[in-house]
Amino acid sequence: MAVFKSGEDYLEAILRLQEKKDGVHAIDVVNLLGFSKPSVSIALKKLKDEGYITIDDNSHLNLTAEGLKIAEAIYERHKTITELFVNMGISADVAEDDACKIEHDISLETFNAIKKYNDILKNSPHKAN
Amino acid sequence: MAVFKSGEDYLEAILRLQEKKDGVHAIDVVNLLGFSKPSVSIALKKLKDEGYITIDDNSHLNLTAEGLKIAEAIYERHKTITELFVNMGISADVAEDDACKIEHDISLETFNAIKKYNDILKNSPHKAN
DNA sequence: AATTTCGGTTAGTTAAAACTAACAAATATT
DNA sequence: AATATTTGTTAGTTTTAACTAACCGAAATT
Repeated sequence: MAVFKSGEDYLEAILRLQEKKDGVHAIDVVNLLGFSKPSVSIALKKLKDEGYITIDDNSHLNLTAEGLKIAEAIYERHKTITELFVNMGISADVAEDDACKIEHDISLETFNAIKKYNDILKNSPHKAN
Repeated sequence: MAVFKSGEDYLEAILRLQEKKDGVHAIDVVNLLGFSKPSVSIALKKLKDEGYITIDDNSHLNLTAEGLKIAEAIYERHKTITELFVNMGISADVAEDDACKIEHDISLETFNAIKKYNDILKNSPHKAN
């Protein structure tokens, strides 16, 4: 069973939440992603059943090795795409939002090209900001 | 009723087909997009009911003013995003595929920024190809 | 101590968008 | 003329992923 788009979003959300605080709960995911409690509850249960996260007695969420791998991959895409957009002069907020929407869909080739491109732009007069 | 992602794809497909030949049929959309006949049939019926296309006695598909507006907008996004990717050194095939996937999701601000950026790149040493 | 709030789950629903199977009408082939 | 192919539709199913309503248990408040 592969992880679907929405699953990737949940895993990424857990990773981001863990960066800020220890002991991430389902309710934190609810607040971050803006979905209803039942939606999150069911999605997390599925991720648990498929072995991407664990939920301990205190309802703390943790990524398994497999889950972490996916979360980090998506998070990296998120940051890379956001960086490209910001370099192109798009406002940080919109860049984030749009990165969120497309981070699941872009091929590896395109992702790698964007990474390389960001490096080039770093020392370039073409940055729009 | 707004047009959903898939609806935008169908309208864009019709526009592209009309550029090449006159008298576009549902079967042409089937062959271009690779969906089953029933899927296309139902999607087109919905677009007809919502006033985005017409289907005449010969089963010829035509875009209404409203449908054309959407088709052209999406098609422009398609071409603009593809151009950006190709400028970044991504192969034409992959650039097209990825553009197809994200053309529906990107905000107007990001789209406009990409357009502007393509113009800059046109006369720039940073093109990767 | 009683009650409210919070966090989480279960059950059932909805929507978008694809699918297969089966069929009907029109066109083309033999 | 009989048959086969093409085109399109109808009916019913599936998947992903959200939703509301209702409930339960634990923690916090009054």
